[in-house]
Amino acid sequence: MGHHCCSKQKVKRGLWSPEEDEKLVKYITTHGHGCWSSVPKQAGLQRCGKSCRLRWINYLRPELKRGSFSEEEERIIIDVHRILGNRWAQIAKHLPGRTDNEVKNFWNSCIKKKLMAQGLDPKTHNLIPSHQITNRNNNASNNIHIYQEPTSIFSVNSHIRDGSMNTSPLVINLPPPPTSFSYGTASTQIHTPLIHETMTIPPSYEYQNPNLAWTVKGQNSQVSFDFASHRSSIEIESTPITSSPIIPSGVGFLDENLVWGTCGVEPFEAPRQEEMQPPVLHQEKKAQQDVYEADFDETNEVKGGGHPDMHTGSSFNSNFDLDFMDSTMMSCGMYCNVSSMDQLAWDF
DNA sequence: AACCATCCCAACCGCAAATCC
DNA sequence: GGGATTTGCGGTTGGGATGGT
Repeated sequence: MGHHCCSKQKVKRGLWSPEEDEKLVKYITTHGHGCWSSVPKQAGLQRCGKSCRLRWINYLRPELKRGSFSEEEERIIIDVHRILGNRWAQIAKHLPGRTDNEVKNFWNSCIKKKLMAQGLDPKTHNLIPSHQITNRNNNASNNIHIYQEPTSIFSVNSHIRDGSMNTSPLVINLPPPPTSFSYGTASTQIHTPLIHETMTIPPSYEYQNPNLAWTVKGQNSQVSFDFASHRSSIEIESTPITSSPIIPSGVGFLDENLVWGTCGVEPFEAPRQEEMQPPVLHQEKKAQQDVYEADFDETNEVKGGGHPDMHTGSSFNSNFDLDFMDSTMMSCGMYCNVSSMDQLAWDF
């Protein structure tokens, strides 16, 4: 049984011979593929167009990366799979040079088993209850890294993806708030974080975690605070980002198709700090950045560096786009008022 | 050496979405 | 607008490779 594109032709199936590969490569590199259904005829191949397309995409494209997956790639696959599930094509977009088929095969033949060996359900990435005790023991002794936080710190009951946002607000349920913030001098205020939707978030939200840091990364700016090290930085990128998926750093929430990864308030434990690399933007987009960085001492005096306007009474205005893993883009605006060097109020 | 089981991965299949006409 | 065709995706399969007995 052939496909629509080739039902009237006798087509070869099965593995591709080097000669066939050569014909296909030669044809596509000189003519481009155009309509796939016409490729086999033009290229002199007795294959169906679908088979040609698959062969090119999965094997012959010059930009493909061959060889085994690196640990970093494996980590990305697991992280993204936890959020997107078996959306191999989406996952593969985070791995330059890898195909959905390759990622899928790697998952099925390798990662799945690793997760199961760690007592994790490969579908949900949650700890399988019967494994919890043994897994904890293993972890303590062998320092095995478990990728899955048992629950997301954010959850959301969302049904708004269209223009009717005024009728039913999108409500984010934040995790139980820590009672105080140990740095003691900085606080954040967050209201209606996304301008395209109505969200309600507690207007004041404080964290106790001494390693608290939070990051907003977007098209025009990155603002990050690491309260533990009394460091703050603002990066302003001058190049627009059209498609630069943000990989969430292990936590976030997921509604139907939206991932909120690094935009938000995100407590994390000290051991995770190494993993909390800023979301990767494409290299070429990192090229043009103005970075303003300030160090604060214990009394919040700026020790050095810093944005020229960062002083008590100053304010910042920043617009940025969030680029989510499903290619959704969302524009946000942010306003920061430095009422004092220890009171930074952020409005979204 | 022969047989068998398992693994791995390239390729296929069916379906749905997108595009064409 | 709607049927036909093409494209893209995820699940599945088949057969070669590998390892064990």
